Amino acid sequence: MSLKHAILVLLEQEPGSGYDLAQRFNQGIGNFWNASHQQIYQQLKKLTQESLVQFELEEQSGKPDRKVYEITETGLQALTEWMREEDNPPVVRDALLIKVFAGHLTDPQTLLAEIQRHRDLHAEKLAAHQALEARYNQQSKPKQKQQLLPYLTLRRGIRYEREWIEWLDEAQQMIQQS
Amino acid sequence: MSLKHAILVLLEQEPGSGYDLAQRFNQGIGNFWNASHQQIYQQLKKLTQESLVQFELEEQSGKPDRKVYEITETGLQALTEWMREEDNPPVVRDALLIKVFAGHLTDPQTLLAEIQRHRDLHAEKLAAHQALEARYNQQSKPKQKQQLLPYLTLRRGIRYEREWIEWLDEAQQMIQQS
DNA sequence: ATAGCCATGTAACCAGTTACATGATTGA
DNA sequence: TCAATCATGTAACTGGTTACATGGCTAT
Repeated sequence: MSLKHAILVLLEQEPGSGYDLAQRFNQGIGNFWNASHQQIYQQLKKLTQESLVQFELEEQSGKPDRKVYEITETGLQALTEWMREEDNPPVVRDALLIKVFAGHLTDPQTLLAEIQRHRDLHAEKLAAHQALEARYNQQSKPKQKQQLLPYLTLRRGIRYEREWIEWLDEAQQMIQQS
Repeated sequence: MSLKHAILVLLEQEPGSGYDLAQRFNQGIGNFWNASHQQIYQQLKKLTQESLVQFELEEQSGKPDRKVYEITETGLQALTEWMREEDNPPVVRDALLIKVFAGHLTDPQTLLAEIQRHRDLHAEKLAAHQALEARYNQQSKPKQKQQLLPYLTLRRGIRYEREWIEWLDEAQQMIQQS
């Protein structure tokens, strides 16, 4: 139920088209929420019907026209109400861990290769996050109020990826020794 | 697509009824995969049609009869093939982080309360994992081959919960100071 | 009495993925 | 010429959740 609210949050921050939102989900925000453009367009349609957002057509020559969405009063209200609701941590469903758990069904090399592959992926994300973090740090030495909260979500992303890498290294070592 | 394989792995380990599987998903395995009983029963039906599992009726008096499932030869083959496939890390979708990101839309107490609530939930899970870990450690001082892989998934669960708690504490502190 | 465990399922719904579709502009 | 970027969407499908249904046994 939260893609809806993720979109409202993004639009509250700054109006934009479906295309723009898709971009933003692929940057810093992708760290805690993700959505494909198909899903975004459908959701924007629904949100418009519910009057939680509205758009203005921005005509362009050559390219298709942009629909620039913004959050409405009603939308903002719905969003602040949602902020008071409780949400439980998402349940984990991770195929890699099934494979590790049942690793006796394959040879160690196959398992180790998949572990290495995941390590690379996590290292890549970590690097991207750290690049963003560097930008935060040079912008404002004493952390400003305004930026604190987004910064915290970035910190979470960094910790998350770092933790994965540490565990993957641990797992790799122990499997090799066995 | 992996609930299927999670179930096959569990049945490869030890045959059992849908009810049994639901239990197991709520214990150690719940750490990396989850499924409700409704989903399990449906999936078992499908797996039976595909001949990846088979069951024997175990009649009981008073209680409904148990269908005790086991993995078939075909099922085992499908499973070992799946072990060689690549799976990317799951995408993250976490409502709490949306709320932190957009925390300016509510008062700090509300945000801090939700953070504390999550901290409690994670601490609870961590304690459960650590209890399991203690059992591993007393069973076998020098880690046995057979148990290594399941143990690694448990380690992952412990690290994951611990990491969450650390971040939640960091977030709490920084929000209070601001 | 009441709650919780044992044991099975169906049906409706919602969220997310994959496949398909269009088409101009810009840079290598 | 080929790939990428800009910009929009529809349709079919799959995976997961919520609601509903049944019913005896056991322990407090």
